[in-house]
Amino acid sequence: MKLEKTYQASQFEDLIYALWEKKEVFQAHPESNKPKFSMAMPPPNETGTLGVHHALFLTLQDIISRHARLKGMDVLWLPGTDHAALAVNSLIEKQLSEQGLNKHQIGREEFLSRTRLFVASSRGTMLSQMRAMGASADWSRLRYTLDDTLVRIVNETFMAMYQKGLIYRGARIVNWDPNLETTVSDDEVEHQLETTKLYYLKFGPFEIATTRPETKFGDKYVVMHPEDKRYLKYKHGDQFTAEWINGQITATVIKDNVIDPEFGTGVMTITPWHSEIDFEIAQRHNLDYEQIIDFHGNLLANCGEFSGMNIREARPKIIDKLTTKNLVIKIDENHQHNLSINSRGGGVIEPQIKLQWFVDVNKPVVEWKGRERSFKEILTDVITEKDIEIIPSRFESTYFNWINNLRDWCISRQIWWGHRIPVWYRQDVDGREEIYCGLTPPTDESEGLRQWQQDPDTLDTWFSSSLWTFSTLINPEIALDYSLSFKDLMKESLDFQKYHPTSILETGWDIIFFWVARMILSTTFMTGEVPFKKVYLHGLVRTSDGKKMSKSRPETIINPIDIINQTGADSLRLALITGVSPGNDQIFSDDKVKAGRNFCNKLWNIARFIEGTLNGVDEEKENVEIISDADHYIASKINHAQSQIIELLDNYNFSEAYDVVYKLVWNDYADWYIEFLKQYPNKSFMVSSFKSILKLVHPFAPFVTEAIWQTLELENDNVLALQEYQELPRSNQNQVRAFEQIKNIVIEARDIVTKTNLTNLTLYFTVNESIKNNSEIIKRLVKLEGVEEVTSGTGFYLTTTTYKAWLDIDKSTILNYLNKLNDLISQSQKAIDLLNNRLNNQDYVNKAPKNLIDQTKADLENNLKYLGNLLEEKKRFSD
RNA sequence: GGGCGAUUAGCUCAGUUGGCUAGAGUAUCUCGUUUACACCGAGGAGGUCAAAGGUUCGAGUCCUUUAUCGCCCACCA
Repeated sequence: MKLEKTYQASQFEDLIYALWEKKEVFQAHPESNKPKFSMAMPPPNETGTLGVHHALFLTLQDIISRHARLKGMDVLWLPGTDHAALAVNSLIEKQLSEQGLNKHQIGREEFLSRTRLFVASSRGTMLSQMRAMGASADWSRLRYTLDDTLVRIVNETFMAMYQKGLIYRGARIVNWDPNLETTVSDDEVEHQLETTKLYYLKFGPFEIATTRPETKFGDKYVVMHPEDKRYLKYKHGDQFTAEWINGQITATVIKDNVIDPEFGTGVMTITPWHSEIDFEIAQRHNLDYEQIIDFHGNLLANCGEFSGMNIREARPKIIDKLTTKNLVIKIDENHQHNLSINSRGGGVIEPQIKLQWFVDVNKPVVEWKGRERSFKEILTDVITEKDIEIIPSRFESTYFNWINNLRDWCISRQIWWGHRIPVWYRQDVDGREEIYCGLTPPTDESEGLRQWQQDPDTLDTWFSSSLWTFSTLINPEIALDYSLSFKDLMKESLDFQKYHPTSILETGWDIIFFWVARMILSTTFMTGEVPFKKVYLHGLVRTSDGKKMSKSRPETIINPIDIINQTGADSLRLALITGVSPGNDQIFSDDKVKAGRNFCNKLWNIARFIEGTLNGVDEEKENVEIISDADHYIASKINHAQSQIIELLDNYNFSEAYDVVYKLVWNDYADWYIEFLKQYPNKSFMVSSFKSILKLVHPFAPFVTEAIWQTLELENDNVLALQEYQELPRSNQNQVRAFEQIKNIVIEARDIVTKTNLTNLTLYFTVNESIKNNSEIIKRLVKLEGVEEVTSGTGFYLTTTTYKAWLDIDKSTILNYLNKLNDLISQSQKAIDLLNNRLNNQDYVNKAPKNLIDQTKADLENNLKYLGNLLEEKKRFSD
């Protein structure tokens, strides 16, 4: 097939991807004896479509995977999607409310079936988008967090932790989202700075400051610092009466160290049911708790005339009443305050005391490397003992800081979408609660009316995600056989045996706590292994003016599919890895996409040239013959670049690796080797060197490279995606150096031609095989009249080559060039001075490494020789 | 309050154990329609590497301090 003048990505990408799938090139082969490489794809939320940040991680992981395949490894990149309990649940609730409905009206079953319908269609879209980006994942192993197998593993994990006492049920203060009517974990709470009013109120003999007067109904304690001099006359436990919102109350004085005497009046009242800090104070002093606000955000009956009112409308009315009772002292209108909100599309958090399920992070009962440890200890130890490496390493301190502040993980949610908690309750004959925790519902129903009822709650999404690396490797064929224990399942699953622990986890730093840490927690507990040996963290993708992309501001959202449709997936991928570095945010711009597209087109046109030169001669493709100086030169460049690229990619330096690829293709291959081939084609080496080039570019731009590979039929039936890196034949260093001399001659001669505006020049050289062999290419590249061998030359003596060559420029014109010559001389003189100073410095000679000194000497020698040439020229033309 | 990051050419960024006469892409300027490519080719200009001090034969790179911007964690009622 004839290649068109410019590369049209849209004509090829779908076909190429279909070809890869047909040839099953992405499939892992656990039975193979190649070295293994495994990686789990972070499962995207099934909330609709993919964005640029998905494109980024798909690109990075795809490069990692394709690179590993090119190295001859058996690669498993396991894809999947996440049911995203909270995110999807809130989306569906929003849809319902737009139809004037709510979940209670349609009931649990109907709600779940609507949700299933929605996620199924999301999944379809998302999977096709992943393919469009070129993701070389093993689709035959696609997993979903609500698959039967994964549900079983979730239950296995819950049960095992429950039996060890690591999961417990307790009434604790939790983050309650009154909009979604569920608890959320500490990590899901975001703080937003807002300006609010700070009310100073009279409370008995005290003055207190509060931002939330609506919680103050139940306040019957005042707390102050034990050493606050202003209040020394009040003793801990003293009681007093005060006129308050709904009449007179009796209150008690409490002294506690957490109070900051500097803030407000140094006195506060507490509401233990609705504040984390207050709850802790109440626990310390064994105080009473009273609920003021219900789970919808309305005031309860104990608020008298305000009961039933929403807290937002109640606040000003309460202040009005306090004002008329003369209890408001002053109001600070500009108080800076942190508002807690649910980051997963919910409302303002209202702390509540609630009976919930928790994972205990401090109980030292988890067996790890032969010692019983707590989850907190294991989380720390796997990093300090180097079982897991975090890239970049600076995130280790962020991670440790999080562990230090870690509290028990609340895992129960009051939403419907998700993994149901595998716990059943019933009343025993004495009316006490019996609890059953198991993989399947209890079968013992003999007690008549006392039926088992399953816990209505579901689990935090991250509980199931935390099992992702190993739950996805359990063989689904045997997973529902309950005669097998979980240990049996691990043993009988070939994939688990071969691919776990996974080689690396590539993900964003923003989910290091949600996901990375919790994977370590669950996986070490269930399998006795770490989930992965390395973690590579990427940053956020920002808009060209540095803004965060967010769904609430649609103008900041870039749809990767638009870019793919316009310029192709390869250009998108190249744009995303330009300037990417671990842990740092990056800016995405059209310019980068354009640069990527141009690169693809450059490669495409190299292919067109090769196609034209081959002219359908097939037998030329097979023999690798390395002949000319240029062949040796490019072979040495390619081999060198290849070893650099392998090393850079092994260390996840994507941007730098691409930089090496870019220069190799554009500067070495296209600018020099192709130009040379126009004059002296060596079809066999042209093809084999180009094949090497395509392999090196393939991980970055898989579509265009495969499209070229296929259309040129470079390996008949084999796809590029299944090739392996290969060294080209070793090049002869003398020939490499000879070509470099030719390059120098061309570069210098071009420069002179440009500067002097002369045409039709001739290059003279004294007897020299290399120049003779390459005379046509020199003539062509410099656009000379001729290249002639002479016994002694005249004109301008070229200074950058060790060969003897002259350009036939007459004296009067060369004077125009003299300024340039002077520049070169002073530049060269500077370099020589610098090198000389270095070598004259005894400390340098004594302390610097030997090879560096040798290098310096060699540089000096070259510079001196070069300067000599320059000076000789100058002298000749100045006479 | 605790911690982390950034600061290098107009813009976007590389620069991994100190060896740099500091590099790319893009933008800009000059020249060029050479049968792969104008999504191109050749050439040029553009930087006291945020500031100050220190360590060293040698600092963009290591240490200290400061400034500006950004982020994370904790949190004051």
